[in-house]
Amino acid sequence: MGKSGREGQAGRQEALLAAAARVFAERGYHAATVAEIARRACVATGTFYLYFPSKEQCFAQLVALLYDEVLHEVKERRRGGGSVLVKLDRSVRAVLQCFRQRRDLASIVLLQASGATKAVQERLDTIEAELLHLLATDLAEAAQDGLIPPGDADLRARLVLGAMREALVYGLRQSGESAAEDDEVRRFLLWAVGGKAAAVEEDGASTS
Amino acid sequence: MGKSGREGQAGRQEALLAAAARVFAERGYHAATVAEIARRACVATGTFYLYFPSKEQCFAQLVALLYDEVLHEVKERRRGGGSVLVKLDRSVRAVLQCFRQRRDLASIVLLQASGATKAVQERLDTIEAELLHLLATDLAEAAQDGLIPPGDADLRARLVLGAMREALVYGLRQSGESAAEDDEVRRFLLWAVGGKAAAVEEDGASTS
Amino acid sequence: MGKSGREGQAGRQEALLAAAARVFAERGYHAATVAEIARRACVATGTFYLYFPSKEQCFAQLVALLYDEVLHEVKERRRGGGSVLVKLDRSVRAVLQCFRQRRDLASIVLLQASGATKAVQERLDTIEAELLHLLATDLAEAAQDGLIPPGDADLRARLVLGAMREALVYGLRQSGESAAEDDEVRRFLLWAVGGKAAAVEEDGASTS
Amino acid sequence: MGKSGREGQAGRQEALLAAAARVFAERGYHAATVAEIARRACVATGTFYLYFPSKEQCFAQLVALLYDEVLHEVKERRRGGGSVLVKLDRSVRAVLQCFRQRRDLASIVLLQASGATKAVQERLDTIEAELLHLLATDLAEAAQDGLIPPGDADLRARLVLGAMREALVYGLRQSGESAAEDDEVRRFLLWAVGGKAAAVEEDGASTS
DNA sequence: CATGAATGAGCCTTCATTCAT
DNA sequence: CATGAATGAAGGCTCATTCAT
Repeated sequence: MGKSGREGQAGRQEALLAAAARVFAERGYHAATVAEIARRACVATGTFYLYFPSKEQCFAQLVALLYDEVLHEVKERRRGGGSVLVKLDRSVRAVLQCFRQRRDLASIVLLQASGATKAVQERLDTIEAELLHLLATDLAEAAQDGLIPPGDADLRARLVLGAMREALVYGLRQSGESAAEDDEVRRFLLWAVGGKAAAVEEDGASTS
Repeated sequence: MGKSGREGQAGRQEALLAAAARVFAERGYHAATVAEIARRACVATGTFYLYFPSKEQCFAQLVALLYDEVLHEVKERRRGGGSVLVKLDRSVRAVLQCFRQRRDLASIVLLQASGATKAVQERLDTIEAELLHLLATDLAEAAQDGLIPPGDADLRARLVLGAMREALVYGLRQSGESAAEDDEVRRFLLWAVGGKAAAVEEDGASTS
Repeated sequence: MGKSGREGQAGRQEALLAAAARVFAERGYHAATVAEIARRACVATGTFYLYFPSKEQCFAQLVALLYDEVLHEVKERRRGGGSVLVKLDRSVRAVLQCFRQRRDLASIVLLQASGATKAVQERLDTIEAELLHLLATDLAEAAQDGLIPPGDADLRARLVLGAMREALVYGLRQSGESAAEDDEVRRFLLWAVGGKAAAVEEDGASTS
Repeated sequence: MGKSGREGQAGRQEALLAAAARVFAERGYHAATVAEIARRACVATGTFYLYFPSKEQCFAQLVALLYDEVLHEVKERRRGGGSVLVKLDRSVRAVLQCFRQRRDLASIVLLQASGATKAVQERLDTIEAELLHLLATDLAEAAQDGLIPPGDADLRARLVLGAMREALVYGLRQSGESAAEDDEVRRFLLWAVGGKAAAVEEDGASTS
């Protein structure tokens, strides 16, 4: 009784996460109901609680999911050498691409998270701090190397993140292309921190 | 005949708005209860509904309150002549200052609004659009005048707004000084759009 | 301060009763609010309580008002001699006319009263009992005189009242003429109790 | 798998309807609370909303329940042939019997319905209209066949219904026998429309 | 007398969570 | 493991009534 055969455990979990992502994105954290998430995942309400301890934790998991992906991707892309500015640029591109590839999650993280619980917010802050740290470190190093003018690296990192967030929210609402947009965002951010355009031209336009 | 106990009408309204601002800021839109707002304003629950048709409308009013102030201030500061970039810079400073002067409202508008109702979100979007329009117009003109390189003015305006939002959120959490910070934000944004530092040096450092 | 000059006391009372009648008729007992009644009477909410101890008592007073009128009119018309059946017929006509002349009160008594409080219902019952007693007495006497077949006078009185009530409710909804209708109702009731048509033809058609 | 504790689904629904019927009858529509209905049905408040979308709909369902029964029974009894007057008489008996068999519902439909919401009232009107149509059609036919004098069939149908309603309300208050009473009501109505007593004697006294 | 702002008890309704099957 | 009916706490909102001015 039950289809425990294939995709028994992980399958259900993923189906629920996927359903949750859609419902949270459509309705917002509070308007989303566990009942609807379960219905979309084609399981009973109670089953939801077999995979998540609470609605809030499910949401938190969703938030973490995307940011983990983002962080992983960012770190991956920075592996290859290059000047600090290039690494910075690669970080930006990674973030933009990750979010754009998972629109549902993105809208949750960017738009709904602050409306949820304090616990979620704190968790989100922790993850964001890690990303900010990466950016700030690069900025500090670039300033020390004379690639960009000196300044408050932490603040600059936040401004970069804020601009990216807005660009993503903008893109989220009008489902258009994004590659050209991303280039403009990158140029904006490069200039913003004081870098010269030529410094990162190596990689050319983003190709997604 | 009216004026019960000095400041009868407007006083209560303001007291309630102030209480609401605090409660919304502390708890978030959904966790905030009308009962607590009333309690903080030292009135009965029903009294709340003498001044607002609903919890949602109270929140919306709060949101509008700050943005109206912001828009008014922005327009005011742009009155004086000056190059387009100077006007742009003044807009940025007006926004930053307005928000910093009303921390409670700011955290509501910047952090809680997206978690509230769709109706509030739409209202907020409308107001933001106006601010964006102002910024975009300046950016387009600056580009035409050759002050900054050409580019998508709308997107740039959004990026500017996003960076400002993040700077404000950052400042909101650690109640420190802000003048020096603002200068850094202004420089960041000026460079970001491609302006040369010298272009806006006339006004000197912000003095708030 | 105040217009205690002319129509100071009784005027207000009447204005409030008139306003109450309209509001109760339009909205029903529960949907009607004291605030609206006061507004229609152009007085403050508190003033209402200067003339009535409660919303319920105001309603009860309205109910009593119409029934007192009805009872008075019925008794008045029965003064003149005539056979018992004629008296009965006059009673019916008096009831029908009274209600038709005060549509607002009628709809309250006939449609809203049962939805109100128990207290009101009991008061209404008392008054109705008086009317029923009058009808039943006549019916019993008519039966004894051989004018109509014998039968349960109380039940018959109720049936007569019920038919009248329905006729009134019917008429209330479609504000048409009523004289012709009343004649049909009278004939219906006369036959119903077993009277011969010729017995009451003296008065001719009702003239309202 | 389902059927929790025997009579799982329909049982609860019925228990709630029964509890609702009692509470509405005792307290009236507005004074009745969902909490009390649930308590009487020995379920939690929320459970009520598993079976009814709202208090109002629950009430409406109750009203429809009785009238559907009445209409069904009336139509059923008219199946067998017989003169029009006999059919009419059967309709009357069916209505009286149906209501008497479900005292709780009867008091709701006859006494509380008009005090409830407009929506319920309209629904009730629709159902009553059907019953009235049946009666009016018979009356019109009877008049055409010369069985009763000509007259406004619609008005007569209403008067018949009104008298029946009153008889029922009367019976509702003093829980006595009803068979003998019903016979008197039938005679009253037969005469009322102008029929001759002998016309319907075939069926004899009602047997309930 | 009149006012009308203030009160606060009370009700309908929702929904995260549980648990017997 | 899965189910989904049941739970019951909690909150937004209304409105009859009061009372200080």
